[in-house]
Parts: sequence; structure tokens; C-alpha cells
Amino acid sequence: MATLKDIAKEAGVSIMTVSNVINGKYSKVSSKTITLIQELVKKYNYVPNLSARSLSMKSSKLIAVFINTYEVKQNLFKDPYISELFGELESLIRQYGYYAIIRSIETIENVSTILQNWNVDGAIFISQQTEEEMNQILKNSKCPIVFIDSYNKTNPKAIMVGVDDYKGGYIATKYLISNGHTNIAFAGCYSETNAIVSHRYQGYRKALKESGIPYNEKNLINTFTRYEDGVNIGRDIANRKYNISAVFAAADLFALGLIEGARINGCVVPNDLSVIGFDNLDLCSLVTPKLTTVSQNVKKKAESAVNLLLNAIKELPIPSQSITLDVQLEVRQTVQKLSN
Amino acid sequence: MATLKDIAKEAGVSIMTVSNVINGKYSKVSSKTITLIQELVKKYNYVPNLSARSLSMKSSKLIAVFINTYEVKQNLFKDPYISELFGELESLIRQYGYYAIIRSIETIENVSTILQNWNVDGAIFISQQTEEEMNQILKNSKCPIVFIDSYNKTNPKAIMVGVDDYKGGYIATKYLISNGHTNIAFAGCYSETNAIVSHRYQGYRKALKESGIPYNEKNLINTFTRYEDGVNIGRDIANRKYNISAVFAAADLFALGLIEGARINGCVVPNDLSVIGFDNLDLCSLVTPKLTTVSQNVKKKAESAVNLLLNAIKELPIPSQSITLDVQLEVRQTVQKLSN
DNA sequence: TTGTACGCGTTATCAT
DNA sequence: ATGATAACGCGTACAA
Repeated sequence: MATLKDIAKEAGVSIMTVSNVINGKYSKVSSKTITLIQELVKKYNYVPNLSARSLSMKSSKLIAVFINTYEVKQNLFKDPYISELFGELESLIRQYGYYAIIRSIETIENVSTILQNWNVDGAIFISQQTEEEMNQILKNSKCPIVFIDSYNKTNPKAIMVGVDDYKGGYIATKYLISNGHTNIAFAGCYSETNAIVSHRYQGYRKALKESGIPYNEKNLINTFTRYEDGVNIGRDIANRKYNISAVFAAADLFALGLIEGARINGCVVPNDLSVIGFDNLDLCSLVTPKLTTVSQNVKKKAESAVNLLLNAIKELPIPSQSITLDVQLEVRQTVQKLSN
Repeated sequence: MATLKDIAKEAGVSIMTVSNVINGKYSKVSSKTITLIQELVKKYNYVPNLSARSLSMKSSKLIAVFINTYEVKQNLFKDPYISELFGELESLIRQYGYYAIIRSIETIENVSTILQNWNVDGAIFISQQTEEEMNQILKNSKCPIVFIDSYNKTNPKAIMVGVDDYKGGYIATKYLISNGHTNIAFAGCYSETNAIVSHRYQGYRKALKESGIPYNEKNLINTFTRYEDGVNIGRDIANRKYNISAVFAAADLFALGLIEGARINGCVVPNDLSVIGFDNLDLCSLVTPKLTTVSQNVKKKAESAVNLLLNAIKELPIPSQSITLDVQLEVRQTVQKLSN
């Protein structure tokens, strides 16, 4: 409630002197007035009005976090990966003295509006954007933006943080092969615009090729990857729709659904079918059997994103425009060695 | 980038005319200038500066969402219940034309500062606060605040949304009794300051009493309720530390840990032990056996909270100061009928 | 229907 | 070391 003006009047000094003390510019103020003002600040519980500061400075200490909501009213925070990532980001943003403004978006039109509305200092996208979307967003915005889990080879303004999806697909498939599997399906939401899944798929293909296993296009199971979709695919597998002994699934939750769908229809994992997921959700070690999966370091992902963004905001040199984090295989209980 | 002034100059009218058009006050402007200005708004991609508006109006369209972080650096969004609730809140806040600013807090000192900093219009606490904390927060803040999952009988300024924890404890215990169980443990983080768990415990006691089952204080298992804590308690149970045939656990994740800990030590649920959880996380139906639990309607909780808050912000009459939502039992696979 | 003057709380610049 | 003034972009109140 108290303003600089109030404090200044009470102290018998000018507004600027108070402002300088508040902002720690002590070199311009005598130590006597400093202590006087500091006492008054405490007495009146003075708190700076950040709207006013933002207006004057043309910068707000706000960081916007955007998340796509493809279907209206869908709760994206039910996705454990998304919510964990968001939690890490919020924590870091706070620790660095910024404020997080969160926004789910249906179309990217809204993005630049929000950014301008609030003089946002920087933004982070936590769900995948297509190259085209990224370009449009970047064109209409002037603050630095970090994209998590997106791919963009052409736009030099795009700052990106992701994981080595290609390697993920590769090591998962390789592991299945090393366990004697040759009929291995890839299940995921495969499309031109889904770069993440495409990269995982390419890794899968590479592993097959390297081992001289001929590729069978029937083994590309193109599907949405919610839990329920997994149940459906699992049923199909149990019903011999595919001639496979193993599946590499592009998402954990989907993999769990698949296991359940197969089980219901008499196909038991890992005895009758081996499965590997992707993400390493906590959930993976809570279910039975525990899911073998490709893990990524979410905390590190968030740290990388915030560090890149803050450096860009402060116009410090960025070590690199994009960071690709490593992945590794978490071996648990859903892959069985084939003994024939 | 463009301001009212820019548009006004280009249109050859005053700033106020533009402002009126922007804010839809068409009654004060000729239709000719309206269309002219609307064209210019599009042409220059004019977006109002909300910092300036907030400064001038003393209100910001910002709603702060607070969440406690007891241990520094703990990621609270890994809790599926918290993240789902938050997702619903964010979605509603957006749909009602407000902006969500999210903040994890270590001490409640920070709360009123943030509220003042940004001229926040209203706030929501999504984790439990003690009565004392609530009172202090309310004393230092002037905007409406909704507390989710908190109890406060004395402060008339406190707006609250919660579930019927008492009933939850009651129906869970009652169900166990109706299945022939008489040695039933209550496991949770029981303390004076944890009103939620206290209420669930009181419901548990009521059910026992009603059925004439003598209360055994050894059956109150007071523990933190993370997954790992559940594993420890489950091991104890398997090792006959308690003389019980069933457990009502105050949190799902904890219940799952308990089941796992028991299993590892040779005590199989539901054959050797019956378990009921609380919250009905999605997770409950993904694990084996599927967890019987007390469910609450998270979506409705969020809607209630946002509705109460928005009414309070607009100084509309609030139907009631606090809303208690119903709970119900989700019968699944972790309770077995005792046949002796 | 349109325009003017002023205030919101802060910071930067330039004097003193 | 301290202060006066203008500026940030917008809305309210009142005047024309």
C-alpha cells in the first residue's frame, strides 16, 4: 500500500533517494539516510509495484510458460512427464528471482499477445511445436524463447532443449535384438510433424539395419499414445494381428496400456511379449511387471532450459543454441530373452 | 509495440477515442471512427499494455496460485493429485479471462509481498494451510483468497473448498467392517496441524465405534505418506508388527507403497491383507491389484474454487463461504471378504 | 462524438 | 549526496 512517495514524504527526502536505496544504489546516498529509509521501508511494509516498474523499465521479470492444449478442456497436467517438467521449471524460475506466468494455448496466435501484454522477459514452450509454428512464434515475438522437445534445423533464433530421441530408439531396439528378438514393432504417433517420434523411429530403423534384420512395414504401429490406445493395441497384439515378439513403444503410459490390453486377452508380458517404453515415469516402477524404458533426466532438462533462457535474456553469450541431453536404458522386467 | 498514442496519431483522433474503441465502449464513438480504428489496431497488431492498465486501474486480472514447498527443491508437481488440480485451475482461470501466476512458497511471508507486487486480484492456495497460517495470510492481504484442502472454523474471511474427509474415513472403514474386518489400522500423517488427516481419522473412529469394535491405539500408524514410507510400513505389517487384517491409508501413493512392501515380504494383497487408499489417482487402476480407494472430484473442486474466487473478486454474493464436496468409495481389488 | 488534463508508481536523466 | 522533471501506457473525469 505504501509507495515511494509516502516513504519520501515521511523521510523528508525526494522520491529518487528512496528509489535508490530500494534498489541498492548506495553509492549515491549517505549512510544516514540509507538507514533511515530502510527503517521506514520496514515500518510501512513497503513493496515495490512491479507493474509500475515494468512500465518504466520495459521489462517485467516475468517468464511465460506455454503448453499446448490440442483438445479444449483436456488437462495436460495429468501427464506425469509434463507436470514434473513444469514443477522443475517453476522452482528454477522462482529461485532466479523471476515470476512464472503459466498459460495453456489452443492456437499460437495468443502467444505474442501475451508476451506483449505483460512485457514478458522470456518464454518457455514445454510441449512440442512444429518447425512452422516455431518460426511464426519467433517472427512475432521479440523476447527470447526456449522450446523444449521441439526440432528446428533452419531458424537460428530458435533456442532448443531436448533429448537424444534417435539414440533412445536405437538403444531400446538394440537391447531387444540382443535378447534374441527379430520381429520388433515400433508403436507411436508417427507423422511428418511429430519430430520426436520420427527420431525415435529412425533410431529403431538404424538398430534393425545394423543387425541385418529386414524391415517390415507392418511393424510400424501408428497410433495415438494415450493409455487407452495402448489397451487397444495390446488387444490386437494378443489377437495375433501382428507377427511380433517385442514392441518398442514411444511413451510409457501407452506401453502400460498395451501391457494391460495384452494381458486381458491372454498375452502375458514379458513371457509372451517384450515391451520397452519411453520417458521413465515414476509410475514405471510402481506397476507389475516394472516397465523397462528409456529414461531422460527431466531435472537437467529444466535446468538447461532456464539457463539458456536467462542467458539469452541477459544477452550473455549462449554456450550453444540447442542442447540435446543424453538418454539411457532402464532395464526392469518387461523384456524377456528369447531362447529359440 | 504500438501504443494507443500511435494509433491515435495515425487515425487523427485523440487517445481516448482509441481507448474507448479498444474497450468496446462504442456508444461514445461514431461508427465510422470505430471501423477506422479497428483497422489500424489490426494493421499495427496493437495489444494493450497490461502493466499500464494494471497501474491505472489498480487491478491486474492476475490470479496467484500458491503451493507450499516444505523441503526446498522438492518437486510438488510430481504429486499427481496436485498437478491435476493445478491443471484444472489453470484452464479455468484462462477461460475466465484471467492470467495465472504460479508460485511455490517456502514461508508464508512471501505471499503478501507477491500479492502487492503485482496488484493480484485474487489468490488460491492448493496445499493445506494451518489455521494460524491462514489467519496470518488473510490479515496481511486485501484481495480475496481461496484455500483448498484447509480447515478454518474461526476466520470469517477464509473462503474454503475441500472434500468430506470425515465421510471418506467413515465409508472406507465401514466397507472394511462390512467385509468382516475388525482389526483395522489407520495409517497417515496424523498430527494436530494436519486437519485433513485428523478428519479422516475421526471418520475411521466413528465407523469402528458404530460397529462396536473396540479401538486399539496400536492400530494408529502415524507416518509420512510418501511411496517409500508405504514400503516401510508394508514390510512391518508383513513382519507381524501389527495384528491387523486391513489398513485404511490416507493417501493412494502411500497405499501402493504399502502393498509393495508387504508383497516383498510375503504378505499378498488382498489375500493376506486388505487395503483402501484415498484420492483415486489415475494410477490406482493401472497397478495390480487395482486399488480400492476413496475418490474425490478434482475437476469440481477446481471449479468450485475458481467460482468462489471470481465472485469474491467481483464482490458478488458468495453462495457460501466454504464448500465441502462429496466423496465416494471406488471398489476395486484390494479388499477381500474375511470368511472366518 | 471527441479532446484535455491528470494520476497511477516507478525509473532515468540531468541538475544542483 | 540529493532533487526536479519527464517518461512509460492507460483510464477516469470532465470539458468542449
